[in-house]
Amino acid sequence: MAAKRRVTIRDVAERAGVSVATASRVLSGNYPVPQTTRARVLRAAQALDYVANAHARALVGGGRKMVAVLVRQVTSPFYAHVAEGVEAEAAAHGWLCLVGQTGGEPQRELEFVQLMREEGARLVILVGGVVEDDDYRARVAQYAQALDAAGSRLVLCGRPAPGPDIPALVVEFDNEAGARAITSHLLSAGHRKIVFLGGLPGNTALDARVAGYRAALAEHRLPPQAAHVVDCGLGRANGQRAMAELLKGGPEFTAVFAGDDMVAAGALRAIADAGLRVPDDISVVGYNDIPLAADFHPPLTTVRTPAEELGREAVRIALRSAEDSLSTRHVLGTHIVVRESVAAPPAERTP
Amino acid sequence: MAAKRRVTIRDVAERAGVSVATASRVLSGNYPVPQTTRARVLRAAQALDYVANAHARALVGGGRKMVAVLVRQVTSPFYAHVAEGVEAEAAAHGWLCLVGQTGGEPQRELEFVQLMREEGARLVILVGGVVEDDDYRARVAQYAQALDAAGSRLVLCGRPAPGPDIPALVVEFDNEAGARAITSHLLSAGHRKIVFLGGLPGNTALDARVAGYRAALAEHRLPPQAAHVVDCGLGRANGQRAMAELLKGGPEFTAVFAGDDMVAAGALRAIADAGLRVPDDISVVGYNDIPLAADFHPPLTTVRTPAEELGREAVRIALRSAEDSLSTRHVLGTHIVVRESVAAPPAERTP
DNA sequence: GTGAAAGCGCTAACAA
DNA sequence: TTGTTAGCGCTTTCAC
Repeated sequence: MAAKRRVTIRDVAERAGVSVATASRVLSGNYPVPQTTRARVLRAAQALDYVANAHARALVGGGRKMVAVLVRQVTSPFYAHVAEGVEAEAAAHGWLCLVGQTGGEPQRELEFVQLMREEGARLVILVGGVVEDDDYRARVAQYAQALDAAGSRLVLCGRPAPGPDIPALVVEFDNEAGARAITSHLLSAGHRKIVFLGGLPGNTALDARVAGYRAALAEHRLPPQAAHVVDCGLGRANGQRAMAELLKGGPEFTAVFAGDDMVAAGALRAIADAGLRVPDDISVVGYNDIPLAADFHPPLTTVRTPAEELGREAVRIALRSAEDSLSTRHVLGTHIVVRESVAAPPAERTP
Repeated sequence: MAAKRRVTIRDVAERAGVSVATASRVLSGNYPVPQTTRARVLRAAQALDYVANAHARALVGGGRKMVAVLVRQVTSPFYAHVAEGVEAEAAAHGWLCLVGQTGGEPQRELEFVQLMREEGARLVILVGGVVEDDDYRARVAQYAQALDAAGSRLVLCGRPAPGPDIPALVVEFDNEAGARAITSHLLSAGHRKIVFLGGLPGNTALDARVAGYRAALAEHRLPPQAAHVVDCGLGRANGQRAMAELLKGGPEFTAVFAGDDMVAAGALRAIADAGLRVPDDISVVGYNDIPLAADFHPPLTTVRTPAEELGREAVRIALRSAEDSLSTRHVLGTHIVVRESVAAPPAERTP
């Protein structure tokens, strides 16, 4: 079955007994055409089950707008929500939304941006923390320039702009504030030995959380050495492994601040496997408040990051009057949601 | 910033001092061109940061292939995994993958298919159970015909083909077998009063699970009246609400078979809120084995449906030699994964 | 009010 | 080996 010939506007025009120009006018509906002719063309199109060729339209300028989001993986709840937000906002504006995944391979990011340039995406959104080095800055600056040269926009979600005069927008969460708040929550409950599980040195998002963690410690007048960050990276498996490892050494801590909720899930599992209870023996908090965090055992106290809103905001600011918002940094607030995974440290309760 | 003029192949040709034809030949790399000329063109393209216009290419036939998946929402773990599978398999073949969401509005399905026809998607994949009525059959038959007429393919994931001679492929799970297996598991543990929570009458996927549930009951020689299905639909909220309702009447059952893991999450919450324990007081099983099912309290016994594989298989069968596989129904196996949410019913343990 | 024709950027004959 | 040319399907001046 070689592809059959598609029905074109020419076929419609012919059947309606008009020129392609007239057919085009009624089909794209941007030019007045008398009722009778109009009806005739419409009827022909219907009969032929005609659909316009989007590529031909795009070529001549009247194409559908497209926004593209690139995430690590859609199965990660956080990224899924961002993608959903982007899709929803795009759809609301009649734009098409294409979502791509890097699977963690940075090289696929370049391929994706290139592809989107070819496809003529008007807006590309890169989501997620990165290690911010010279290579990153150069790469992203290049994306930004290239996209801008074609009249498209680049939005960075949760990652920094590569430089001051780069035509890119950034929208992110105040990771440091969120981390500071939830660390304070732990501190207020009486914890003094808190480990941060899931550092990823160089990653902007995680580094900010670690910074917030350290800041909270300092605010409570703990010495810098009180900080203990385990750089095991993100993901449930890493969390479980690192926690199990930590537990072996005999727990020198009373609370765990997991880099995100998936790490917390792994940590919870490891703690349970070690025969310890949360929050009685160890308190645990996460980050992101994924929908199922309330179903963990125990329900997880965590930091709510409105991921869907992040996605929506990314397209909104890009659509907003172009110029003015450029190179402004938009930051979205977060707040902690208290559930049942935090209690006073055991030492305090049985003095 | 009105879109600046994109750099075209003409610019590249000019800078390289060759004709556009030659430039095209080296750029698309499907025709032998001497090293020196080749290098010159490539250098020009690089210098100009040229990217081909995908629309122009598509128009003339050499466009990039695209596959489109439509799901209810990407934030649902099951759908996210299917989408990931599709994306991964598509990427492996160098195809582009576009994911759309209906958000549950059936009318958006039509819009999406239409859109994909315009975009020239070579493959569109519709995912998820549906209520199979005449309207559905007519609608999908029309999609299939239209897509086929353009040489594209339609794959139905987890939903039935609308008729025998419709040019659509279907790949799905054996929902009935999975449901039968896990119901048997409950029965073997001694349960005789099992309620099915999350029916959605008319929905093919749920109906099949209910059928499997009934079949298992019958196999164990229980009368048809032993079946108790609550048609509360899917989703965590529905599960929680329906379970709470059920609990009010005084539990006339010892086990719950949730229509999917999200319903199970809600049910678990409601049971805990009622002061009862799982599995001591009530056993609970789910369906799908989403990644976090192991993190529920207690870890959930459920049916593993390889969602990512479903997505991958959908594109594989579509790509496979076209003709032969047409209108064959592909069914993927499932198996139960035993965790900690099932025990013998309380009555049996304290006779 | 409607049609003829130019041209969007590219590839693929067909010539040279 | 390389260039010239004719479209792909559509929109949009510019005439009539």
